[in-house]
Amino acid sequence: MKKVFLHVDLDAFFASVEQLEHPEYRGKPVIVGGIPGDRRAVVSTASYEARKYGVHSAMPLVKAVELCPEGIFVRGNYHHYQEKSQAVMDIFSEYSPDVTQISVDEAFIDLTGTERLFGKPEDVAKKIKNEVKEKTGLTVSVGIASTMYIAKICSGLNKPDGLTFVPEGNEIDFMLSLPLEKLWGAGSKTLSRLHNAGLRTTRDIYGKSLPLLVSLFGESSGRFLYDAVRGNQGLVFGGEAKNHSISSETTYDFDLIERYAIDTALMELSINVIFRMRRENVRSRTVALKIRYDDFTTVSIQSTQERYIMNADDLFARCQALFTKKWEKGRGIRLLGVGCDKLEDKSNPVQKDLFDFGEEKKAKVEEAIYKMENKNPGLAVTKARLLKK
DNA sequence: TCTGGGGTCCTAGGACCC
DNA sequence: TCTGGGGTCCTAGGACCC
Repeated sequence: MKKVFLHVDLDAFFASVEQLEHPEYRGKPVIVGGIPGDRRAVVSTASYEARKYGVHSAMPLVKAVELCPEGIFVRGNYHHYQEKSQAVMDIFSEYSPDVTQISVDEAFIDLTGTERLFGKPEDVAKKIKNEVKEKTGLTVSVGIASTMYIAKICSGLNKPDGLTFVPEGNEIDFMLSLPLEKLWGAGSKTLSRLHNAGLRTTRDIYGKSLPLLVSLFGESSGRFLYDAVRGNQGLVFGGEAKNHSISSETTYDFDLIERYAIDTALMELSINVIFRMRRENVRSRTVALKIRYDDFTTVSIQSTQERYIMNADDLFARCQALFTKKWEKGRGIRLLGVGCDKLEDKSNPVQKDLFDFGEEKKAKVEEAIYKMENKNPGLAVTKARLLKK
Protein backbone atom coordinates (compact mmCIF):
# COMPACT_ATOMS: atom_id res chain seq x y z
CA MET A 1 0.00 0.00 0.00
CA LYS A 2 1.21 3.48 -0.89
CA LYS A 3 2.22 5.29 2.25
CA VAL A 4 1.06 8.86 2.76
CA PHE A 5 1.96 11.09 5.68
CA LEU A 6 1.03 14.62 6.56
CA HIS A 7 3.14 16.69 8.88
CA VAL A 8 1.27 19.65 10.30
CA ASP A 9 2.96 22.51 12.05
CA LEU A 10 1.22 25.44 13.75
CA ASP A 11 2.64 28.75 12.56
CA ALA A 12 4.33 30.88 15.25
CA PHE A 13 2.03 29.06 17.63
CA PHE A 14 2.41 30.84 20.97
CA ALA A 15 2.55 34.28 19.39
CA SER A 16 -0.50 33.50 17.23
CA VAL A 17 -2.51 32.47 20.28
CA GLU A 18 -1.62 35.75 21.96
CA GLN A 19 -2.74 37.67 18.88
CA LEU A 20 -6.01 35.78 18.77
CA GLU A 21 -6.77 36.56 22.36
CA HIS A 22 -5.63 40.15 22.25
CA PRO A 23 -6.99 41.72 19.09
CA GLU A 24 -4.87 44.78 19.79
CA TYR A 25 -1.74 42.62 19.23
CA ARG A 26 -2.75 41.67 15.71
CA GLY A 27 -0.49 42.88 12.95
CA LYS A 28 2.11 43.81 15.53
CA PRO A 29 5.42 42.24 16.58
CA VAL A 30 4.63 39.88 19.47
CA ILE A 31 7.44 38.16 21.34
CA VAL A 32 6.69 35.32 23.75
CA GLY A 33 9.30 34.29 26.31
CA GLY A 34 9.75 37.20 28.69
CA ILE A 35 9.29 40.87 29.32
CA PRO A 36 11.95 43.58 29.19
CA GLY A 37 13.98 43.33 32.36
CA ASP A 38 14.01 39.53 32.48
CA ARG A 39 17.76 39.16 32.54
CA ARG A 40 18.19 35.61 31.38
CA ALA A 41 15.10 34.87 29.36
CA VAL A 42 15.13 33.78 25.73
CA VAL A 43 12.58 34.16 22.96
CA SER A 44 10.25 31.23 22.79
CA THR A 45 8.23 32.36 19.76
CA ALA A 46 8.25 35.52 17.68
CA SER A 47 5.29 36.51 15.50
CA TYR A 48 6.03 36.96 11.82
CA GLU A 49 5.85 40.72 12.32
CA ALA A 50 8.62 40.42 14.94
CA ARG A 51 10.73 38.20 12.72
CA LYS A 52 11.05 41.11 10.29
CA TYR A 53 13.17 42.78 12.95
CA GLY A 54 15.47 39.78 13.07
CA VAL A 55 13.95 38.37 16.23
CA HIS A 56 13.78 34.57 16.36
CA SER A 57 13.35 31.66 18.74
CA ALA A 58 16.14 30.96 21.26
CA MET A 59 17.49 34.51 20.99
CA PRO A 60 18.31 36.12 24.33
CA LEU A 61 15.46 38.40 25.27
CA VAL A 62 17.84 41.29 25.88
CA LYS A 63 18.84 41.11 22.24
CA ALA A 64 15.21 40.95 21.07
CA VAL A 65 14.38 44.09 23.06
CA GLU A 66 17.29 45.79 21.40
CA LEU A 67 16.23 44.78 17.90
CA CYS A 68 12.54 45.48 18.43
CA PRO A 69 11.99 47.97 21.25
CA GLU A 70 8.39 48.64 20.22
CA GLY A 71 7.55 44.92 20.34
CA ILE A 72 4.86 43.49 22.55
CA PHE A 73 6.60 41.22 25.06
CA VAL A 74 4.76 38.56 27.03
CA ARG A 75 5.93 35.76 29.29
CA GLY A 76 3.28 33.41 27.95
CA ASN A 77 0.71 31.07 29.39
CA TYR A 78 1.68 27.51 28.64
CA HIS A 79 -1.41 25.91 30.09
CA HIS A 80 -3.40 27.94 27.70
CA TYR A 81 -1.30 26.96 24.69
CA GLN A 82 -1.67 23.36 25.72
CA GLU A 83 -5.45 23.66 25.58
CA LYS A 84 -5.36 25.28 22.16
CA SER A 85 -3.01 22.57 20.99
CA GLN A 86 -5.44 19.89 22.12
CA ALA A 87 -8.26 21.52 20.16
CA VAL A 88 -6.14 21.36 17.03
CA MET A 89 -5.04 17.77 17.63
CA ASP A 90 -8.69 16.79 18.02
CA ILE A 91 -9.34 18.09 14.53
CA PHE A 92 -6.48 15.97 13.14
CA SER A 93 -8.03 12.89 14.70
CA GLU A 94 -11.13 13.30 12.55
CA TYR A 95 -9.04 12.52 9.48
CA SER A 96 -7.08 9.51 10.65
CA PRO A 97 -6.94 7.13 13.60
CA ASP A 98 -3.17 7.40 13.47
CA VAL A 99 -2.03 10.82 14.71
CA THR A 100 1.40 11.15 16.31
CA GLN A 101 1.90 14.36 18.19
CA ILE A 102 5.60 15.17 18.47
CA SER A 103 5.42 18.48 20.30
CA VAL A 104 2.89 21.03 21.43
CA ASP A 105 2.63 22.50 17.95
CA GLU A 106 3.14 19.69 15.47
CA ALA A 107 1.95 16.23 14.57
CA PHE A 108 2.11 13.54 11.92
CA ILE A 109 -1.09 12.24 10.41
CA ASP A 110 -0.91 8.88 8.68
CA LEU A 111 -3.27 9.05 5.72
CA THR A 112 -2.27 5.69 4.29
CA GLY A 113 -5.36 3.99 2.91
CA THR A 114 -7.78 6.80 3.66
CA GLU A 115 -8.11 8.14 0.13
CA ARG A 116 -11.43 6.44 -0.58
CA LEU A 117 -12.89 7.89 2.58
CA PHE A 118 -11.51 11.43 2.57
CA GLY A 119 -10.13 12.06 -0.91
CA LYS A 120 -6.67 12.96 -2.13
CA PRO A 121 -4.04 13.88 0.46
CA GLU A 122 -3.75 17.40 -0.95
CA ASP A 123 -7.48 17.90 -0.58
CA VAL A 124 -7.39 16.50 2.94
CA ALA A 125 -4.57 18.90 3.77
CA LYS A 126 -6.64 21.81 2.51
CA LYS A 127 -9.64 20.65 4.49
CA ILE A 128 -7.56 20.40 7.63
CA LYS A 129 -6.11 23.85 7.09
CA ASN A 130 -9.59 25.31 6.64
CA GLU A 131 -11.05 23.52 9.60
CA VAL A 132 -8.23 24.56 11.92
CA LYS A 133 -8.60 28.15 10.74
CA GLU A 134 -12.35 28.14 11.20
CA LYS A 135 -12.48 26.46 14.55
CA THR A 136 -9.43 27.95 16.23
CA GLY A 137 -8.37 30.95 14.15
CA LEU A 138 -4.88 29.51 13.73
CA THR A 139 -2.96 28.78 10.55
CA VAL A 140 -0.87 25.70 9.92
CA SER A 141 1.77 24.62 7.44
CA VAL A 142 1.51 21.15 5.97
CA GLY A 143 3.95 18.77 4.33
CA ILE A 144 2.80 15.71 2.39
CA ALA A 145 5.09 12.82 1.44
CA SER A 146 5.50 9.07 1.43
CA THR A 147 7.77 9.16 4.51
CA MET A 148 7.39 10.99 7.81
CA TYR A 149 10.88 12.34 7.49
CA ILE A 150 10.22 14.07 4.16
CA ALA A 151 6.79 15.26 5.27
CA LYS A 152 8.42 16.88 8.29
CA ILE A 153 11.04 18.65 6.22
CA CYS A 154 8.68 19.91 3.55
CA SER A 155 6.15 21.33 6.01
CA GLY A 156 8.84 23.80 6.97
CA LEU A 157 9.59 25.01 3.46
CA ASN A 158 6.63 27.32 2.80
CA LYS A 159 5.74 28.85 6.10
CA PRO A 160 3.42 30.33 7.16
CA ASP A 161 0.13 28.88 5.93
CA GLY A 162 2.06 26.60 3.56
CA LEU A 163 1.24 23.41 1.72
CA THR A 164 4.12 21.41 0.25
CA PHE A 165 3.81 18.10 -1.52
CA VAL A 166 6.55 15.72 -2.59
CA PRO A 167 4.99 13.28 -5.09
CA GLU A 168 5.85 9.62 -4.91
CA GLY A 169 8.97 8.87 -6.88
CA ASN A 170 10.43 12.31 -6.26
CA GLU A 171 11.82 11.57 -2.81
CA ILE A 172 15.47 11.27 -3.76
CA ASP A 173 15.39 14.31 -6.05
CA PHE A 174 13.80 16.26 -3.26
CA MET A 175 16.42 15.24 -0.72
CA LEU A 176 19.29 15.91 -3.12
CA SER A 177 18.00 19.42 -3.82
CA LEU A 178 17.94 20.22 -0.12
CA PRO A 179 20.53 22.41 1.58
CA LEU A 180 22.32 20.54 4.36
CA GLU A 181 20.91 22.82 7.06
CA LYS A 182 17.43 21.46 6.36
CA LEU A 183 18.38 17.93 7.40
CA TRP A 184 16.20 17.32 10.41
CA GLY A 185 18.34 15.74 13.12
CA ALA A 186 21.66 17.24 12.03
CA GLY A 187 22.40 20.24 14.20
CA SER A 188 25.25 22.71 14.25
CA LYS A 189 27.83 20.21 15.58
CA THR A 190 27.07 17.62 12.94
CA LEU A 191 27.01 20.27 10.22
CA SER A 192 30.49 21.42 11.10
CA ARG A 193 31.75 17.84 11.26
CA LEU A 194 30.28 17.27 7.81
CA HIS A 195 31.94 20.41 6.58
CA ASN A 196 35.28 19.30 7.98
CA ALA A 197 34.91 15.99 6.19
CA GLY A 198 34.42 17.86 2.92
CA LEU A 199 30.72 17.05 2.71
CA ARG A 200 28.87 20.22 1.73
CA THR A 201 25.63 18.96 0.19
CA THR A 202 23.14 16.15 0.63
CA ARG A 203 24.45 14.85 -2.71
CA ASP A 204 27.96 14.58 -1.24
CA ILE A 205 26.58 12.39 1.53
CA TYR A 206 24.49 10.41 -0.92
CA GLY A 207 27.69 9.51 -2.77
CA LYS A 208 29.30 7.89 0.29
CA SER A 209 28.89 4.28 1.33
CA LEU A 210 27.32 3.28 4.61
CA PRO A 211 30.58 1.82 6.00
CA LEU A 212 32.44 5.02 5.16
CA LEU A 213 29.82 7.21 6.87
CA VAL A 214 29.87 4.90 9.88
CA SER A 215 33.64 5.08 10.09
CA LEU A 216 33.53 8.88 9.93
CA PHE A 217 30.57 9.60 12.21
CA GLY A 218 30.02 6.50 14.28
CA GLU A 219 27.43 3.77 14.05
CA SER A 220 24.37 5.80 14.87
CA SER A 221 25.12 9.13 13.20
CA GLY A 222 26.62 7.42 10.15
CA ARG A 223 23.53 5.34 9.60
CA PHE A 224 21.31 8.32 10.28
CA LEU A 225 23.02 10.39 7.57
CA TYR A 226 22.94 7.51 5.12
CA ASP A 227 19.20 7.03 5.59
CA ALA A 228 18.32 10.71 5.90
CA VAL A 229 19.60 11.78 2.48
CA ARG A 230 17.54 8.97 1.00
CA GLY A 231 14.46 10.25 2.80
CA ASN A 232 14.32 6.92 4.60
CA GLN A 233 14.93 8.10 8.10
CA GLY A 234 12.22 7.00 10.49
CA LEU A 235 11.06 9.21 13.28
CA VAL A 236 14.16 10.91 14.61
CA PHE A 237 12.30 12.43 17.50
CA GLY A 238 8.94 11.94 19.06
CA GLY A 239 8.75 8.18 18.70
CA GLU A 240 7.74 5.87 21.50
CA ALA A 241 10.21 6.57 24.27
CA LYS A 242 11.93 3.73 26.08
CA ASN A 243 12.83 5.67 29.17
CA HIS A 244 10.53 8.34 30.36
CA SER A 245 11.66 11.09 32.69
CA ILE A 246 10.22 14.09 34.45
CA SER A 247 12.33 17.07 35.34
CA SER A 248 12.10 20.64 36.44
CA GLU A 249 14.81 23.24 36.16
CA THR A 250 15.14 26.96 36.73
CA THR A 251 17.61 29.56 35.59
CA TYR A 252 17.83 32.19 38.29
CA ASP A 253 17.95 35.87 37.50
CA PHE A 254 20.88 36.12 39.89
CA ASP A 255 23.41 33.44 40.74
CA LEU A 256 22.90 31.34 43.83
CA ILE A 257 25.88 31.11 46.18
CA GLU A 258 24.56 30.36 49.64
CA ARG A 259 23.56 26.92 50.69
CA TYR A 260 20.32 28.04 52.29
CA ALA A 261 19.08 29.65 49.08
CA ILE A 262 20.22 26.60 47.15
CA ASP A 263 18.34 24.22 49.43
CA THR A 264 15.20 26.30 49.13
CA ALA A 265 15.52 26.11 45.37
CA LEU A 266 16.07 22.35 45.47
CA MET A 267 13.01 21.90 47.62
CA GLU A 268 10.88 23.89 45.24
CA LEU A 269 12.10 21.85 42.28
CA SER A 270 11.55 18.60 44.20
CA ILE A 271 7.95 19.51 45.01
CA ASN A 272 7.40 20.36 41.39
CA VAL A 273 8.70 17.05 40.15
CA ILE A 274 6.85 14.99 42.76
CA PHE A 275 3.53 16.59 41.96
CA ARG A 276 3.94 16.01 38.29
CA MET A 277 4.85 12.37 38.93
CA ARG A 278 1.73 12.01 40.99
CA ARG A 279 -0.37 13.55 38.26
CA GLU A 280 1.04 11.09 35.74
CA ASN A 281 0.79 8.16 38.11
CA VAL A 282 4.42 7.09 37.86
CA ARG A 283 7.19 6.20 40.30
CA SER A 284 10.96 6.16 40.14
CA ARG A 285 14.11 5.15 41.99
CA THR A 286 16.47 7.40 40.06
CA VAL A 287 17.21 11.01 40.87
CA ALA A 288 19.16 13.31 38.57
CA LEU A 289 20.56 16.66 39.61
CA LYS A 290 21.89 19.32 37.28
CA ILE A 291 24.02 22.32 38.15
CA ARG A 292 24.95 25.07 35.71
CA TYR A 293 27.58 27.49 36.97
CA ASP A 294 27.81 31.15 36.06
CA ASP A 295 30.30 30.41 33.27
CA PHE A 296 27.74 28.02 31.77
CA THR A 297 29.70 24.88 32.52
CA THR A 298 27.15 22.25 33.37
CA VAL A 299 27.57 19.17 35.51
CA SER A 300 25.14 16.47 36.46
CA ILE A 301 24.98 13.59 38.87
CA GLN A 302 22.43 10.89 39.26
CA SER A 303 21.85 7.92 41.46
CA THR A 304 19.56 4.96 41.57
CA GLN A 305 18.58 3.64 44.97
CA GLU A 306 16.96 0.42 45.90
CA ARG A 307 13.86 2.12 47.21
CA TYR A 308 11.33 4.17 45.36
CA ILE A 309 11.12 7.88 45.88
CA MET A 310 8.18 8.28 48.19
CA ASN A 311 7.46 11.97 48.60
CA ALA A 312 8.88 15.44 48.16
CA ASP A 313 10.95 15.34 51.36
CA ASP A 314 12.49 12.08 50.27
CA LEU A 315 13.33 13.47 46.84
CA PHE A 316 14.64 16.67 48.40
CA ALA A 317 16.95 14.72 50.74
CA ARG A 318 18.35 12.71 47.85
CA CYS A 319 18.93 15.91 45.88
CA GLN A 320 20.77 17.47 48.77
CA ALA A 321 23.05 14.46 49.04
CA LEU A 322 23.84 14.54 45.33
CA PHE A 323 24.33 18.28 45.43
CA THR A 324 26.80 18.05 48.30
CA LYS A 325 28.84 15.51 46.35
CA LYS A 326 29.08 17.64 43.25
CA TRP A 327 29.02 21.22 44.46
CA GLU A 328 32.06 23.42 44.01
CA LYS A 329 31.43 25.81 46.81
CA GLY A 330 31.90 29.46 46.00
CA ARG A 331 31.02 29.25 42.32
CA GLY A 332 27.89 31.10 41.27
CA ILE A 333 25.05 28.83 40.19
CA ARG A 334 22.79 30.11 37.42
CA LEU A 335 20.65 26.99 37.02
CA LEU A 336 19.50 24.07 39.11
CA GLY A 337 17.55 21.10 37.81
CA VAL A 338 15.94 18.09 39.46
CA GLY A 339 14.62 15.09 37.62
CA CYS A 340 13.47 11.53 38.00
CA ASP A 341 14.46 8.97 35.39
CA LYS A 342 13.38 5.48 34.48
CA LEU A 343 9.79 6.16 35.34
CA GLU A 344 7.54 3.20 35.94
CA ASP A 345 3.80 3.00 35.76
CA LYS A 346 2.50 3.16 39.32
CA SER A 347 -0.35 0.77 38.59
CA ASN A 348 2.15 -2.04 38.09
CA PRO A 349 2.69 -4.01 41.29
CA VAL A 350 5.90 -3.57 43.23
CA GLN A 351 7.95 -5.78 45.52
CA LYS A 352 7.21 -5.03 49.13
CA ASP A 353 10.78 -4.53 50.26
CA LEU A 354 11.27 -1.82 47.67
CA PHE A 355 8.76 0.22 49.57
CA ASP A 356 9.56 2.29 52.62
CA PHE A 357 6.48 2.15 54.77
CA GLY A 358 7.86 4.73 57.19
CA GLU A 359 7.72 7.27 54.39
CA GLU A 360 4.18 6.46 53.47
CA LYS A 361 2.57 8.85 55.90
CA LYS A 362 4.27 11.84 54.29
CA ALA A 363 3.16 10.59 50.92
CA LYS A 364 -0.42 10.52 52.18
CA VAL A 365 -0.18 14.12 53.37
CA GLU A 366 1.12 15.16 50.00
CA GLU A 367 -1.67 13.27 48.35
CA ALA A 368 -4.16 15.32 50.34
CA ILE A 369 -2.43 18.56 49.40
CA TYR A 370 -2.43 17.49 45.81
CA LYS A 371 -6.16 16.85 45.89
CA MET A 372 -6.83 20.18 47.56
CA GLU A 373 -4.88 22.01 44.91
CA ASN A 374 -6.72 20.19 42.19
CA LYS A 375 -10.04 21.20 43.66
CA ASN A 376 -9.04 24.78 44.16
CA PRO A 377 -6.24 25.74 41.80
CA GLY A 378 -5.99 29.23 43.25
CA LEU A 379 -4.89 27.87 46.57
CA ALA A 380 -1.19 27.06 46.75
CA VAL A 381 -0.48 24.97 49.79
CA THR A 382 3.23 24.64 49.95
CA LYS A 383 6.16 24.37 52.27
CA ALA A 384 6.35 27.30 54.64
CA ARG A 385 9.93 27.78 53.60
CA LEU A 386 8.92 28.51 50.05
CA LEU A 387 6.53 31.24 51.09
CA LYS A 388 9.26 33.61 52.14
CA LYS A 389 10.90 35.59 49.41
C1' DT B 1 23.72 39.05 21.97
C1' DC B 2 25.84 35.53 26.63
C1' DT B 3 22.87 31.74 25.99
C1' DG B 4 14.97 28.78 28.70
C1' DG B 5 12.73 24.53 29.85
C1' DG B 6 11.31 19.97 28.87
C1' DG B 7 12.47 16.11 26.77
C1' DT B 8 15.03 11.77 24.13
C1' DC B 9 18.88 9.35 22.50
C1' DC B 10 23.89 8.23 21.93
C1' DT B 11 28.66 7.48 23.52
C1' DA B 12 32.55 6.30 26.24
C1' DG B 13 34.50 4.54 30.26
C1' DG B 14 34.31 1.78 34.44
C1' DA B 15 32.47 -2.09 37.23
C1' DC B 16 31.31 -6.60 37.31
C1' DC B 17 30.62 -11.27 35.70
C1' DC B 18 31.60 -15.57 33.23
C1' DT C 1 52.81 -14.42 35.81
C1' DC C 2 51.30 -8.92 34.23
C1' DT C 3 46.87 -10.37 31.44
C1' DG C 4 41.20 -12.38 27.06
C1' DG C 5 37.05 -11.41 25.30
C1' DG C 6 32.25 -10.68 25.52
C1' DG C 7 28.09 -9.06 27.71
C1' DT C 8 25.52 -6.00 30.65
C1' DC C 9 24.64 -2.29 33.62
C1' DC C 10 25.51 2.28 35.28
C1' DT C 11 26.96 7.07 34.92
C1' DA C 12 28.33 11.78 32.99
C1' DG C 13 28.32 14.45 29.26
C1' DG C 14 26.74 15.96 24.95
C1' DA C 15 23.77 16.47 20.59
C1' DC C 16 19.42 17.47 19.10
C1' DC C 17 14.52 18.87 18.90
C1' DC C 18 10.58 22.40 19.69
